[in-house]
Amino acid sequence: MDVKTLCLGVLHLGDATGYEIRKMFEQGLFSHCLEASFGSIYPALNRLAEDRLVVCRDERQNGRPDKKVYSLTAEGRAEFSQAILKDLAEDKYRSEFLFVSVFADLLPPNHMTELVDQQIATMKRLADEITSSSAETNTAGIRFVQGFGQVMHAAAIKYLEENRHLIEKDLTPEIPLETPADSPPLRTI
Amino acid sequence: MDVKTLCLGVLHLGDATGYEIRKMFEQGLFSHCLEASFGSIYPALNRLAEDRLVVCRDERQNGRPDKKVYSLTAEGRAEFSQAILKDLAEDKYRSEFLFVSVFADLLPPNHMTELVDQQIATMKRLADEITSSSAETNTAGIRFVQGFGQVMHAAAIKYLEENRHLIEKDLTPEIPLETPADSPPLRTI
DNA sequence: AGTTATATATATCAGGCCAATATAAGGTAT
DNA sequence: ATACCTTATATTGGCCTGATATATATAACT
Repeated sequence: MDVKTLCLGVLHLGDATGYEIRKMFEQGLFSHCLEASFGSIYPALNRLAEDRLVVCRDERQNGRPDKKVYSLTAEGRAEFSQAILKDLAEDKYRSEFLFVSVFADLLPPNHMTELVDQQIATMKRLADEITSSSAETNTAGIRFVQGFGQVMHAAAIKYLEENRHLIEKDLTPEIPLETPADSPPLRTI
Repeated sequence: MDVKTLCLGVLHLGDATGYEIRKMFEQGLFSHCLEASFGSIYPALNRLAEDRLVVCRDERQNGRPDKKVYSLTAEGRAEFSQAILKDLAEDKYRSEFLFVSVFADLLPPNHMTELVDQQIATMKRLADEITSSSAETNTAGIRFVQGFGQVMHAAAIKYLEENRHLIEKDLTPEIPLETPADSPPLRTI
């Protein structure tokens, strides 16, 4: 699924400029499941306009450069309905944090603690952004996707908080109340 | 973090060919958090060999073409330890399934039901792959990352099963045993 | 009043990366 | 027999990201 299709989808929810489409991927409804940059959005909109799947109207603004507001045409609407029937790519999750976690023992003391703190903070911020992102149209599909994002972020935060000790080597430990005779055997996953 | 660094990381866990590195991203330890294709791995290994961060030895095999087995050098080891200290990119989750879910009302009847079934099946397969992927070295970092993957997949499956009704419009319903007087009010997320 | 930062808004480009494809050989199921 | 899968390496077209450039306005500091 290329950026052209993603743009058609966003425009299905209402007219928008390239800048506003970008914001939908950066902060808005799709921020936790999709990404697209200016370098792909602007060419995609030009192609879509050439193919008459969208139309563009210039809106003058006092002082600022003209806004180019794009709207879906009937053909664009039909094209999008067809596009979402095609086979979907498998989900991709890309996490440099997890990659580095594998090599936790190579990091200097307390560095992993900082990374985990950062990771939890980021997850909380993203969850908050989902909560506060309200589209003008609030459909069942939108609620479903927002709910998914929140559940997943909550699960990630919970796992990090409960299991961070596995990869942290704290050089300033609290004095242990009891010295365990043996470590419990490690569960092989 | 580019593919060169990812290759150094994989080689940190043991010698490997380009093909085996690719498998680590496709099925193995990193399959649920990273991706890299042949088109980036082979050039990356050539660059690393030029820069003396890895060395390559040819291994003859009866019949089949020679294997090129790569090993980390001391310089490569040092380079990797430095690389994982740099700022990490934010996690990215890309899901065409979630994107399409927003537009569930545009799909023909029962299509979303198929998509959800597929999605759950895929999640279960990926969770199983994590369970069965055992590296020769089983460190705390590896267990942490595997555990994360399993928790996240389990959370996704649970959410899909409990909330799929929100986006499904079933045109061939079972005869209800009881007719509920009212649907419970939708929880606004 | 001046400076800095942020937001709106469009556009381009180098370089990185994926998906597809080519090549080659052997095993395995039909 | 033959079609297909697996092991392996390699290349290429084209898409996409990340960075950068341009222009303007507003808000917040100094």
